[in-house]
Amino acid sequence: MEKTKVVVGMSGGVDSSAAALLLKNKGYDVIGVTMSFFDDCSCLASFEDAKHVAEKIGIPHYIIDFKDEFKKKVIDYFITEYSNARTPNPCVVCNRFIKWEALLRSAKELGAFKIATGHYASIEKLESTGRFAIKTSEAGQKDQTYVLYRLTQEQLAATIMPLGGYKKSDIRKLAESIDAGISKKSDSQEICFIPDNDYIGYINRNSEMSYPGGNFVDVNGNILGWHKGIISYTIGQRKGLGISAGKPMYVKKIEKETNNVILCGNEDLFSRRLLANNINFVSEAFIEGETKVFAKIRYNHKKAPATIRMLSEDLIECVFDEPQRAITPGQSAVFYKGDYVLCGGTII
RNA sequence: UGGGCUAUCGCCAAGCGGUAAGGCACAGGACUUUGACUCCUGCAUUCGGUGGUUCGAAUCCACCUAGCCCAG
Repeated sequence: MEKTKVVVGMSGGVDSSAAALLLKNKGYDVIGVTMSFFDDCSCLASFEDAKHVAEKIGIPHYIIDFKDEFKKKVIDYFITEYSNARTPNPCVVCNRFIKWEALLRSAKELGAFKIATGHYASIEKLESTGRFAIKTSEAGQKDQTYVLYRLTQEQLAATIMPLGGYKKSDIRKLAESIDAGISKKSDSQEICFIPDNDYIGYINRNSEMSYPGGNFVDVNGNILGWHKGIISYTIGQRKGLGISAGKPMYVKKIEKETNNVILCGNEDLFSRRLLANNINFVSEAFIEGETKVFAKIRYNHKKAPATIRMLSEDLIECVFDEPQRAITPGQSAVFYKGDYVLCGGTII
């Protein structure tokens, strides 16, 4: 019997390396692919790492260029969102369009109809709905289902996530056994295409627009000071405002039209309701009436109980049991039912 | 150039003769897929200036300087 061919997206890091090893051990015909997203010398080291790991494991390895697509789908989106006074989550769109859509296409060219990644989540086909569902991982805090909710059924059907049942510490040990010198690498964080984390500088360099300063205003319209341009702020932000008002001040709202940034005290940051569009359904194809869920409004948010309902074809209203802090337009709201991702959308 | 009040860290502000609270802001660190939040650490040898009283003053006194209010 022919072995199943699977392309593993290998970043050169701990997780994807371990994923490749696990699949190889399970008897898959594994092909390693490292995706090139942008020009940066730090990539080269990762490419070397990935290549080295592939050699150690004994699988073929390719580096494939996705720069154009990455620029179009991820970087342009990132900049546009900030320009519109929103706070994007590039990982969500990168997964959908690059790490899955584009990689799957390349995999097919290599004769593989499956792809695998080192995400901490698992995929199950549910008997009840006949749909592929994303299940929360055992890794607890490392759970990555939040950034995967935009994947389509077709994409999920073609995906293997070998790390779903593991804890980060187990994976690190596994990576150690590869003996490719990567097991100590720290977890990736921040935005991958902005390694120095100066994304304001990045946007200013790469955007055709400019972002002039404007007024900091309180909820009553009093001018409190001068801000550095709307792209420098996100909802709930405290640091870097330079406003001394006796109590900590936070960004409540960013107004593109007036170029005002509205500030408030912590207590004014809480809200029970949000609207989301760009809805993607995962474990179920639709919802009817009011549905009790657990909702997550940012990557590091603790799921909170809420009720959702459809307002129109592509608009969900979510009402939390308890007010949530700093609901931020542009971030994703992901709705869970039990251990599964029900659906999700972009907060407007 | 008459009367009154005030002057303490970038901002606000305790202190009232016994050897400079606190909050905000800021900086550094931890955490982190929002430069988010949160947490930890740091942040006036000095109290507008100059003298004086006192064992000892930001605290009392004198003068000077600046700002505010009232009266012109």
